[in-house]
Amino acid sequence: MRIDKTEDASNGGTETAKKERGHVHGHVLRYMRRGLMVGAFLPGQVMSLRKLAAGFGTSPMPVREVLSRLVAANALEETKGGSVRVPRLSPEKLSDLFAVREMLEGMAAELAAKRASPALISELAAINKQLLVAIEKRDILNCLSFNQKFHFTLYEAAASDVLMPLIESLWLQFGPTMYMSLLIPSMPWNASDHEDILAALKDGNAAAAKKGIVHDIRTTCKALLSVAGSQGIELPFAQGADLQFDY
Amino acid sequence: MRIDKTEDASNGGTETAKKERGHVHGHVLRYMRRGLMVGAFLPGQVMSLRKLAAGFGTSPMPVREVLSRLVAANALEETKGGSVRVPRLSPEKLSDLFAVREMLEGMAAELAAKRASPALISELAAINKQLLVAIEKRDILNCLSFNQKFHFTLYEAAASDVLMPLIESLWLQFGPTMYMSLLIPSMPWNASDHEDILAALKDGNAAAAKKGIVHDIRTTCKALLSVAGSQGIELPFAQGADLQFDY
DNA sequence: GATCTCATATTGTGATCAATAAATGATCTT
DNA sequence: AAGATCATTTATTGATCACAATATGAGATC
Repeated sequence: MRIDKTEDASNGGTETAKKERGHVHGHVLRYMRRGLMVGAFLPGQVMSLRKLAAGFGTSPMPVREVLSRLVAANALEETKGGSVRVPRLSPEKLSDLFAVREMLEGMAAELAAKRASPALISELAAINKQLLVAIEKRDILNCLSFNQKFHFTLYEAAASDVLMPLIESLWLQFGPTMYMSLLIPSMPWNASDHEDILAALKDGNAAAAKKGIVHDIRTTCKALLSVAGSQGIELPFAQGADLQFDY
Repeated sequence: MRIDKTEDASNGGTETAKKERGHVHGHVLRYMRRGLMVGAFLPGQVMSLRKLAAGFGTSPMPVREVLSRLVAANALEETKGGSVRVPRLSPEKLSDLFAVREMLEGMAAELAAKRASPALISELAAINKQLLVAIEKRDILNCLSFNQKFHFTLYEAAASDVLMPLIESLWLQFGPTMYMSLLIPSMPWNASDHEDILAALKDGNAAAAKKGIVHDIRTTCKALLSVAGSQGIELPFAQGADLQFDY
């Protein structure tokens, strides 16, 4: 039984699943984080340790560690049985979440604006262009992906390894709900705030950049809450659809 | 084979070592969290999985999960070898940490003030009284403990399960450094801000409560930085002293 | 036909094992 | 005598195992 493992290793290069010794859980972690932010998992969905491990082709052990970390980051919650699932956010919690987002990300944007290099600005502009294309094509997955990329590359420029983990924690929390809401046709989508932010960065106007981010967040929150209020955030199709994430 | 297990179960109550079925890691987690906040571990100290497990009398497995969560919360960092250790904070990071504290805990204090009940206020007053006693006696452990308790019972009243985990993450990060700095005789200690906060709560003045908290945090930060600036935050006695926490 | 109960299967938890990589100490060389 | 290299030891990692609890499903009874 161990022999075939060795053979796989000798096949080596082909066995891509085997690579990166000592960093299996790192791979799994990145995968899951991105999956949460970008909508591969749905609120209420329970994550089975063994099934996930089978999906990744590893033993349950690395997955256990990853899930443990995600629970610690409040990205997942554990049921009484010890299983973990994607939390289902109440409108109140979602509102709280976005209020804190405004503070933290507003602060990050302000700091970033003060350090923004021309290279950063053009990078952000490029990302925003891709985002606009995704919006045009109603490509929800890429909408979320590029939107996330826009915000995070901006915040990254703030160079605060205190703020970033906190912001990431928040994004992991509202990510799944975000994806769900975007599926609703009435959800408005525009990137006008992003344009304002880019303009503010070019002017070196930190306060305006902060204001742009706060407005962007507030707009998103209102849209999310209106959807939640109308038909309840308690989902369409919540439980079943285990969309496989293959991006 | 199942029989003897059943017998053990019938002996049951005597088998205290078998205690608290299914939540050994919960016990370990609480212990470690409190230990970090209250100074049982020192910056730079490496946490050995096996040694900790031996200390807790369990297998390395539950400890592994706990350390994993603490790393996820940025309370611990991992070395290239996969070991985890208590992070050593640079003055810059410590400054960032306290800047974020001001925002988050200021917000929490504001919310809490709006919901403060007489019972809460008297509870906080009682805690503060204990804190004053600890200060009088130069009892560093209880200083930290009651100070933490004061802040957290206040924030708890904000009833935000978004803010609380973030604030806890911050406290876990600066906890060890805090303890170290308190060992320095020149470190000033007073709870005058707490008195102001209590007065603000009695008046139902949320803005004043927020201001009190912010001032308290800022004062602490300045004191910490002055200590860090004078003799470097790179510690006295950093590595060795594995004080056993037995409170 | 609906509900309660029991048996089965699945899941998480804690422990142990094999293997890899790092750290430490000792020995050899310069 | 000091530094470097190599071997030994120890550390985490990923896998597997055994147990306990929970959830699921079928069957029987009301």
